Amino acid sequence: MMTPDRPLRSDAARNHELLLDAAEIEFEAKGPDVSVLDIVRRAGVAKGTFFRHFASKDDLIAAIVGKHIGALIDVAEHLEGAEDAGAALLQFLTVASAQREQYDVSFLLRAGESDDRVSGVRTRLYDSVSVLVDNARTAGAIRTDVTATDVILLMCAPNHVVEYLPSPAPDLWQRYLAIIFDGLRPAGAHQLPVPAPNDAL
Amino acid sequence: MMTPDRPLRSDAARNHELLLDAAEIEFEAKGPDVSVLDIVRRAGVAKGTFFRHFASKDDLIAAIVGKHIGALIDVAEHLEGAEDAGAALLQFLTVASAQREQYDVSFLLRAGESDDRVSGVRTRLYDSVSVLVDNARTAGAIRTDVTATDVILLMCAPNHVVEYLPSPAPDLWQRYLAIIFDGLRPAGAHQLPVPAPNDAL
DNA sequence: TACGAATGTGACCCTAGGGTCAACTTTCGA
DNA sequence: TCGAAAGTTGACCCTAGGGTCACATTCGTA
Repeated sequence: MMTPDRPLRSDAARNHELLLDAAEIEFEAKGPDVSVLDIVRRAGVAKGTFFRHFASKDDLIAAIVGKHIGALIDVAEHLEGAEDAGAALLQFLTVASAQREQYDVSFLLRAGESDDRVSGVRTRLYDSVSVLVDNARTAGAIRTDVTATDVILLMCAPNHVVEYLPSPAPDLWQRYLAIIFDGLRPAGAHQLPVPAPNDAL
Repeated sequence: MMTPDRPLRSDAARNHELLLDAAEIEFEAKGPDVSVLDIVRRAGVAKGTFFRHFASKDDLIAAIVGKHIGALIDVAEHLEGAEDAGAALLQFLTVASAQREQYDVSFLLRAGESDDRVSGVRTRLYDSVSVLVDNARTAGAIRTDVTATDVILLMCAPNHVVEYLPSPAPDLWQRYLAIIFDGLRPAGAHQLPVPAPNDAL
């Protein structure tokens, strides 16, 4: 990442983009455990170049995660004023799942404390989802006992469960999102046995 | 594992148990990525001993997973004749989550093809869950469009989402199981957008 | 164009972790 | 009791992968 005091040299700026793009593709294809070597090969640069641009592999991940979550926050903020609050929340969850980067959330929640960029973004996401959840609750679109933390945690389940299949249909996550979202609805909701976790996201 | 043609020598039998027990504890504590060294240290034996008892680390995992899934199958088969089919399915899912070994399922589904022990167990689990699901559907306890594969996939979500939290309450998974199970109920169910995957478990 | 600073390069280092093996020790039956 | 088969041991091998660094290259400017 690095916030350059002076602008990057032209070749450096290009390589930075190449690395980011390559990393995104590789992560998508092989999950968060791709090797730096794979990324570097795809980008067409040498390993040393990678570490000139990113302090570590985790630093790269933080950069990408920050970008994705940032995009997600934009979506959420856009939806804050929607007329149909229930549809807005579902829309948000759909976009989140469609991004397909379920490791985002895991990284967001794990590595958050140690990385300033990520922890700031995390707070913003939480705040924005809170608004969507509150709106949906007020509108009677979801049960009253569900919190933003619940939603953020459940957000990644559709993509995750699908990964258990050897070759899942690319839109299968929609099926499980639909089921889980039905579970969030007030109709026929049963008492939840355990209180929500602290919002200590 | 090895199916001993002749019975194990007494010390070998003891070490086998020690390894299995140690592995179970280590997996529980550190997830499926514990090193063989950690397991071996806890068991109090040398590394070489490990590999006399198990052909590979995956072999050990297969042994443990087989054991867990076997126990789960027993539970499922016990519940097949229950009067309240809906409660029986919920009960099954509760036991599955309480086992807390969500990697079981992932291993079961991934490594299944390459391991005879696991693939046999996998089929039995699928069959038994099918019965529970069919019973529950017939009883009107779950929506009609949900399959055994759906249930098996969703089975591990409660434990998984909870893992995103730095220190989740030990019973928090019950909250998410309740939400997801409500999503499986027929009351207020919305049309699912994508067909179920092939039952090619 | 020429020079210094910024950047790129890839050989190299280090560690972790799975797996092997020849020598040593224990078990157990005759 | 004793010897062979079964089991144990830990030093060793190998690979993958993250990260470093001295040197080569390129950019941008005077």
